[in-house]
Amino acid sequence: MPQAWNQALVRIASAKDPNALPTDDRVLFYDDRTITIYDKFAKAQYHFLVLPRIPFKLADGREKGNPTQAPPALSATNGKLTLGATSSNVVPASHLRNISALMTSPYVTEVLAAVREASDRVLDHIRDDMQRNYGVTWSIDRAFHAVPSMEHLHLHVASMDLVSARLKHKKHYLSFVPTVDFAQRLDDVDKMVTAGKQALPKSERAYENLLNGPLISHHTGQRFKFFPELKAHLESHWRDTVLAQGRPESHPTSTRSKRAASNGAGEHAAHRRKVECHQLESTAGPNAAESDTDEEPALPLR
DNA sequence: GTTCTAGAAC
DNA sequence: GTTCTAGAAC
Repeated sequence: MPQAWNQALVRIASAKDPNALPTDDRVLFYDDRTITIYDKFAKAQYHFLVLPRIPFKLADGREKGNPTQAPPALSATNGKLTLGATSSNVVPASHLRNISALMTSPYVTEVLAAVREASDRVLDHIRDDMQRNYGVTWSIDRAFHAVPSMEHLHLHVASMDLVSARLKHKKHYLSFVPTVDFAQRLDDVDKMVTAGKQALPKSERAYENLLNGPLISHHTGQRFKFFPELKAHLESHWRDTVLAQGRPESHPTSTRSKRAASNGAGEHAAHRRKVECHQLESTAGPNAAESDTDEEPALPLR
């Protein structure tokens, strides 16, 4: 079975019972239409993947008579899409291969809404954990890779420290930073879909070429000649600018939560940290304004 | 996608 | 010496 590696997410998304998946797959949580897993090769301190499940069931009544979107006669845009759901109320798996396929699907809005809803929970989970373990929260992005390697649609939900031993190559960094167009952020994809776009604006080739671009810090705009230098910068930035805002005793390498649970002494510190965190986000560098837009109100979905 | 390896380039 | 690039993986 050659090339089994790129089918791993198809296997996970197809699980009838997510609890029965191998423990190696690390499910965070799931609902009727999505499964969220830990990224096996996390490129940041927090890195999850939200997958639409196979089969992806449409809401009751969606397949007939719902006037918000015309039912598909046949969606033959690329020859790979199967016939529309005329006899079953599920989204064909071919529509869920990647973000480009999904954008041509008549079910794009419904799938994106389910993925967004699950990813909202992931954001809550991450922020809770950040607060508990570090006493501070920092930027998290939600994005699809424009040209993914793994088959089956997966939304990356990752903290933008990008500090991880698994971040080993330049292209890893460039595929996640909000300042490079390779990462197609959920809010932007929603806007494109709302505007009626059925494809990403650039060619596959153009997106791949972005991964050969210069190494520029999304924190400071500083340019680096070698990847190891950028990696050192990411690590020191996270330690000095983010973790320094949290409680010192809550660093995960030290015994944590002992003092935090003891009394209310942390309340002042918590207030201070929140203020400083906002300052941090607004002064984090020239690209800060673009690096944390997950908080804007969701587009009307349905 | 990852690991491993070899040789080029710096 | 370190980093980058490219190819193989049964």
